[in-house]
This record gives sequence, C-alpha cells and structure tokens, in this order.
Amino acid sequence: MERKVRVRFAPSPTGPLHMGGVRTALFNYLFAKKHGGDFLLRIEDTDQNRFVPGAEAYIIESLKWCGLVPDEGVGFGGDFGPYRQSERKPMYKRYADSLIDNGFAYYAFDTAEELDELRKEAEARKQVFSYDLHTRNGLKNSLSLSPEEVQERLQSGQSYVIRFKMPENREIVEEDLIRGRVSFNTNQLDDKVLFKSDGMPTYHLANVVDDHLMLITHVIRGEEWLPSMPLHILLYESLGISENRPRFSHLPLILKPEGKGKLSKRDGDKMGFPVFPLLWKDPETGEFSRGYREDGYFPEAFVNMLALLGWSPGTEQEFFSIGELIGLFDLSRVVKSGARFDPEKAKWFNRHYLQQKSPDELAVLFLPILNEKGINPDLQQLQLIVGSIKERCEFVKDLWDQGHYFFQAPESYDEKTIQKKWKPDTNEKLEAISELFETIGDWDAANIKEVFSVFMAEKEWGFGVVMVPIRLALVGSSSGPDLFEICGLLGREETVGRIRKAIKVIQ
RNA sequence: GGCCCGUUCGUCUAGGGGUUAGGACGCCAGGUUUUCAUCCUGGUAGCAGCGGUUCGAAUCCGCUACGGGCUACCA
Repeated sequence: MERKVRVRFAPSPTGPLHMGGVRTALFNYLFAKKHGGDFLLRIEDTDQNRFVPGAEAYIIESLKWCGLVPDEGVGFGGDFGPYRQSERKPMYKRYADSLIDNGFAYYAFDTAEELDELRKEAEARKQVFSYDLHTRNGLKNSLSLSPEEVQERLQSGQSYVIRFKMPENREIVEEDLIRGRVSFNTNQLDDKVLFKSDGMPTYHLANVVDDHLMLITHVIRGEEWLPSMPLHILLYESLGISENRPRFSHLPLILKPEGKGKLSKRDGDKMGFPVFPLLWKDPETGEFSRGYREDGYFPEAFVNMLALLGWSPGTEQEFFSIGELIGLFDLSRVVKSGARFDPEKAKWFNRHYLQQKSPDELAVLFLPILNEKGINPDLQQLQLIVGSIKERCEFVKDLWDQGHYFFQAPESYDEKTIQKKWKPDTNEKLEAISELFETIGDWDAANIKEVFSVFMAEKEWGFGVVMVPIRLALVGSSSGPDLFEICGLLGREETVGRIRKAIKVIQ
C-alpha cells in the first residue's frame, strides 16, 4: 500500500525565519498538497544555548502570513505530538541505547576542552582533527577503554556523549529526488555525536527518530544537509527502521544578490531589502530587522517570487496562485544550482499583484495610512483617487507618494519646473483659466477638458505652456495622472484656489 | 586542506545530441501619455575553459577553473 505523503518543515527557534527557510517550507507545503499529503511543523529546539524567545511564535506567524498552514505541528495539533523536540526528550535515549547495545555507537568521555585542544594542534600542523576511525582508538571512549573503566566512569556520573561508530569503507549511494545519484564513502566521514552530555539528542538523532515516528515520507531540506545524508541513512539502517525511511531531496541555497556566499541578514541591511518575512525585534539587542510584510509586500507576491527562486514549471508563465503552484509543483523540476536573489524582481512581482487589486480593495488598505496622518477621506472619493493613481504604484504606501496632493495642497513647487515652464505671461494666462473654470457647468474630467480645449483654441494658446504650470499649481511637481482627472477629483473650489495661490507665490 | 554538490544573457530560468539557444527581471531605444509613471513595440546580452565520444555537443564523458555547502556536545 502506498503510504500517505507526509513532509515536515523543521526549523530551529534560534532567531527569525530566513526567507530561504520560508522557501523550504513552501516547497514542502506544495509537495504535500500536490500529493494530497500532510505538511507538519516540527520545532527542533535541542540546542538550549541557542534558543531565542519569540522565535517559535515568529515562525508560526510567518507561515500563516504566507498561507502555508501546517496540518499538524506546534500550534496546530495532530496525533504525532509533541512536535517540539525538547518535549520529546525521553524518547531519544532509548534509540541511542539501542545503538550502543548493537555496537553501532559508543560512549565518549573526551571533554570539549580536550577536543578543542586536539583541533588546535591539528590546525598548527595545517591539518584538521576528525573524530573518526583513525583517531577514535586513541581517545577516551568505550571502544578504547576497558569495559571496567567504562562502567566505572558511567557509574561515577562522569559526563559523556554518544557517538556514532562510522563503519569502515562503505559506499553510501542515494537517489536524491532533486540531484539524482549522490554517493559518499564512509571512510571520509567522522563519528558524529548523537547524544549530548546534557541529555539532549543532536539534530542527527532527533531528526531521524522523529521522521520515523511521525511517518515522514519525504525529507525536503536545504543543501547544507547534503553532507549529513549518509549519516542519516546509516542511522535508519542501524536503528532497524530503514524499511519505510523517507526519500531525500536537497534544495539549492539562496545566494547574495552580489558578491560571494549565501544570502544573509547583512545583505538586506546593506542593499535595502528584507531578508525575513516579518519584522523582527531582537530580544537581546533590541535591534530591528525589516520584514516583507511590513515593507508592504503582499504574501501572494512574496510566495510567487520565492516559488520561482530555484524552481520552474518549464513554461513561460510567471504568475501563479498558490493553487496553481500546488498543481504544477514537481521536485524533479527544482534547479540544482544556487540562486542569487534579485530584490528588483521581488518588487516587480508586488507591482503585479497590486495592479490586480481593485480600487476598493486598495482604498481599504490605504485608509489606515491616511488615518495615521489625520486624514479621513470619504471612502467613495478615495476609491476614485486610488483608481487614478494605482497604476503608478508598486506598494500600497506608494499611493501616498503618488497621491498626497489630493489630500494636502502643495506647500512648495518644484524649482526646476518653475525655471523651465513658468514664463512671464504664465500668471496672466492662469488667471484667465481660473475665471474660465469658475464658469464650467459640469465639473467632471471630460467636461473640463472639453471646455478647456475650446477655450485654448479660441485664445490660440499652446497646451504646453499652461498644462505644466497648472499641474505645478495643483500637484507641486510635474508628474501625476491626467490633469483634468486631477481637477475633477479635487473639485472646482480647490482647483481654482490652488491655481490662484500659485499665481501669488510664484514669481 | 578534505569530502560533497553545482556552472546557459548582469540576474531568475527554458532547453537533456541536429533550435535563428526561448521567456522574465534589469538596462537601452521608439511609440502612447501635450507631463511623469504605467502600458505597448523593439533592442542589448549567455551555453566557464580545454580535451574526448559522435556525421553532428549547450546537451554525453574526462580534466581544469570557478562558485556553493559541510567539515561543533549548532541546526
């Protein structure tokens, strides 16, 4: 019988979730939903030293914002809990003991200081110390020490770790669902710690045990885990649980927009883009890191952008709803090489999703920004304004930059435009136009344009010489939507008032 | 250093023995907008290098170079 697909996203609560982590969650989610399976959230908090308060809640909120809601996990219930590894602590020792009993693992009594010393010595000789089949017999462990001494140390409560005894000269070959055949020789691998002296398992043990217990069918994780895949495979084998063990897929990393290495928080700070989904306040330093949500990105845009970073459906389609992504997603189409992140393209995606929204929707999103400035516009009027300026915007907050003059008369006028377009007779012409405007019957864009055109034709004035000055009077600069539309939206009184004010102020 | 993974326009990618090597972002130009932005049209630009296999290689193989990851009682 085919097992139900079950995948997990398993972050550590050591800080805010990185956008690379969000992408890993996304690909897991897409894969699960594509196959009618389950998507779980497991919190891997086995390192008490690196625990950061608030990080877990941040992870959960980030997933929710992106619409990647787990079927099971911390905060979401489920039958395979607890889903926080710290709460599963008692389970792991049993597995570690079984490994010892069957000769696949051993106790090691070397202190962290002793090992540190060995590493330093090796470094001095331009070598790298490795706890492995070549060195383990010369170190303090249950392989090198007599059984009596091991018993004695154990009984006296001396602290120890449990290490995996890496077998000699075995070829571990695995078919990675993204990379294809990957192989390792165990002679190159070291004896990893599985169980720490504080009684907690390391990632390797906890990960394998939990994936087994939670019936995980596919492990989809970042490429940084590829080197430990043979260890994990051997662990399943040694634990006698390899029959239904998961298949592996290793995702390419997200790289810096420029320069070397993977994308880091620093890059965002330096180049002015968020690296995290949500705003984060470091509980220790109080330092803030910007988030996509607070920067004004729509979750659909963020998810769409992330989906295409390292994956492509093979068509020329660029915009996808989450439903389309689920339908199209395929691990074999994930790219193998690392992807440089392009903040410009992220903005482009947001522009697209903003343009897709109706003026009503945008007006609702814009309203809080206006309220904060003490402006309480009529909602219907606001929708009209938004409709005329939205195509110039990438973010909701751009609506203010593009349309502030609808709510506040300009305080100053663009100096360059004055120099270029404000001629000696401009004031005179604008006064004539003000008088004209006062006589117009229906004050709407089409009619204003009509009457204005007739007037201009009669006077034989060129449009260019008055259009820009009027715009300057109304807006303060030389950009914006159609001038008559602005006049219509502003209303007759405001329009004429602003023109007359400009006549007074300029020249 | 060792091990593993990778390499198509500046960037994200399609293409997996015979293609004018396709699309998107960016950039540039033209058109529209009597402004600016949008929008439309066009353009720019790429198979890392060298060997091999083959009638034929971006595509398969090898080497080199370059990039990335791992090499903790971190995940």
